[in-house]
Amino acid sequence: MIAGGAAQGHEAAERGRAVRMEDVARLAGVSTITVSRALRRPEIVSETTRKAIEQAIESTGYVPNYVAGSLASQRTHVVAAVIPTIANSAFAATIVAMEATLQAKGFHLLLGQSGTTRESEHALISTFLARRPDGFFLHGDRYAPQTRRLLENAGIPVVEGANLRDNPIDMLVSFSNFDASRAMVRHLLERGRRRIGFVSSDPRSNDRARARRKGYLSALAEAGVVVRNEWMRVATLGFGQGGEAIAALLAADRRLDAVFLAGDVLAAGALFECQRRGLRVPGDVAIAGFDDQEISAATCPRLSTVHVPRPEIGRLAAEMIVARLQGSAEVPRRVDVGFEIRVREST
Amino acid sequence: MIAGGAAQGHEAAERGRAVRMEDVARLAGVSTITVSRALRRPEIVSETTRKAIEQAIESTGYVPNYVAGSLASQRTHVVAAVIPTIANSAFAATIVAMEATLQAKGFHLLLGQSGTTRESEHALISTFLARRPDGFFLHGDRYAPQTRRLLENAGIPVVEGANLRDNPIDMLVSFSNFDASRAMVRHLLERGRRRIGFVSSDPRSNDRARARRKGYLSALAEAGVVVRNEWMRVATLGFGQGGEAIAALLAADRRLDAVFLAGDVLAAGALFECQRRGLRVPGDVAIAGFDDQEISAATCPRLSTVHVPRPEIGRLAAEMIVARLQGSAEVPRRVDVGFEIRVREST
DNA sequence: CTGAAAGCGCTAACAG
DNA sequence: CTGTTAGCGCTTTCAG
Repeated sequence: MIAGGAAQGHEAAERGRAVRMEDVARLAGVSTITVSRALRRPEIVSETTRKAIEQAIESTGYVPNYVAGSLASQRTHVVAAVIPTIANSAFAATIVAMEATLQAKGFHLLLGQSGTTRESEHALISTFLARRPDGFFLHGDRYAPQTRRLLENAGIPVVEGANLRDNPIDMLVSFSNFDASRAMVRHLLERGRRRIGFVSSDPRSNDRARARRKGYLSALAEAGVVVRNEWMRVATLGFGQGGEAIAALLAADRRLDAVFLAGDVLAAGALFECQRRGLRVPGDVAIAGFDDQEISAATCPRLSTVHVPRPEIGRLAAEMIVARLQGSAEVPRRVDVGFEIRVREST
Repeated sequence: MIAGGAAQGHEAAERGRAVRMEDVARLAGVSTITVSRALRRPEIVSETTRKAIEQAIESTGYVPNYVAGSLASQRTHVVAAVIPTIANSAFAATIVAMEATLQAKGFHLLLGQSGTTRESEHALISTFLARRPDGFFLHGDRYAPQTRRLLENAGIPVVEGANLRDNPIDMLVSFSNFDASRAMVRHLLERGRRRIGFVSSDPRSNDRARARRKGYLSALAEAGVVVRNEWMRVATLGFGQGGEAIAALLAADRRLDAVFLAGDVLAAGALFECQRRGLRVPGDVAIAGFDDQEISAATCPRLSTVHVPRPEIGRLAAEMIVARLQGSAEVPRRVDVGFEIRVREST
């Protein structure tokens, strides 16, 4: 049911001044603290007074002021999340689930994009901290030392979701990018591919890309394949980048029999480029992606990819933060959500 | 430059108590209001005291408390945004730009997903309002009357971005879904297509879908084409839905020579399904999309679509809200960002 | 189950 | 350019 809220039935509203809890209290013939309790824990207030208060809220159109409430209680019921960009649907999938979980538990999401530099990230995180969120979620991988210290000293639960690495700030919910990448390359090798190209974002500026490249190199090394430098390319986000990358790779070595692009969007872009050039996939080249975004199961042929439970990362992060705030004793500090190789038609 | 923040150089921090502005003030030998000013408007404080204050902040690791500041100043510097879901990349594209613009102007974004019912939307908006955001952005189309009243009485700038319609709550930044849809169908007609199918989300529950279907019907009516009921299908989000929709359409009338899917993801899904069935696009059927998301320029063949400047909607919404908060006299109440038909290879 | 008093940590308003 | 005073609108704490 949707509650009313006349907003015109009370003197305060009529004078253009915001209705305060005190106005509601006076109208209901109780004190403000009783209104406060009726709002937050209705079960501890007698039925009669609760009814009177509800009635008063209705007729005044009162909207509580959480800013004041947060200051008094030292609790904001806000979780801040900082991700590189909302435009990347892998991050978005995590945020979708996190927001839904938080909302269901009575929390709100303050969302920010960290941008491309450590400075911008630091500035954002430090101003977010000034809002006194009850918890923090991060999808970054390496922070300026000052940023890390800020977070450590904030005294709130912090969850990181980018990679299963050592030495997290506080809690961690993720998967091993190294293992996942290696597993996909092993799959390619099992399929008889040997000359395998690799495309990812820049390993020098990105922990996950570094882990994935290491996984790629590790699998090839154990199979005795000597990797050539021109088999590896760096790409930023986007279909176009995937197309360009595979084109460059093929130009450098046209005997490549597979390309692993660490991102489904890149992989789909590579597939489309192959179609444009009349190359058969997987006949001429196999193509593999990463993340198992919706597109990889939709293209023709469907893309083999590494499935990662992005929504689960978001949901668990929210649950762990809330559990800690509620004083749960047994909140895990490190959760490996795992991954799965999804073999489809492109390999 | 990244500011330090030792957090261990001061008694307050050492006692585990949060450092307050008063601690900084005492250390710098000034009053709290001077610290407050140095933080918000450094130029009105003398160089000497500013230096002393910066020094004190540095050595104490002070993080300002915006919750207290917001309560005192009645300004939160927060803009709330409510969208149906972050998973839809059209909305995400708007939010990306809005967040970046807000951040650059010193505002933060409180983001929420409205879910599928009016009740959940109302509950979210009313709790968001309790956080006293300075402005509100909405990408919905029809609200419960109580929701609308809540927003109208909030006394803050509100921008809606879903559709260029009459009677907005406050401000509007969008485009005409009706015109855009009609323009695309006219394009299809010019290409000689007559038997044109249409796929969108449910017009009964969605203003935009309704406007788009009307545009479709209008263009066909003026061309003297008699639309058959089985030419229209409803689909929810996703590649799979687009594939299923075109399959159903073709099963109902295999003489369809074009299908307009009001969403690029649906259109791409339809294209992939055609490839799977060995249908030539546009030879056997033309396919058109909506939104001009990145994928439509990437597939093979590339998809003709309606270009909509999603980032501009977000950027303008943020700018209009901030301009109003700064008391600008000339903030437009209605901005038509327009659209463009992008003709590519699929039609 | 209800209330009184005392803040939460800042900034507005006015003064100097 | 800097300071004093008085709140902002709630919730905590302690009583009853």
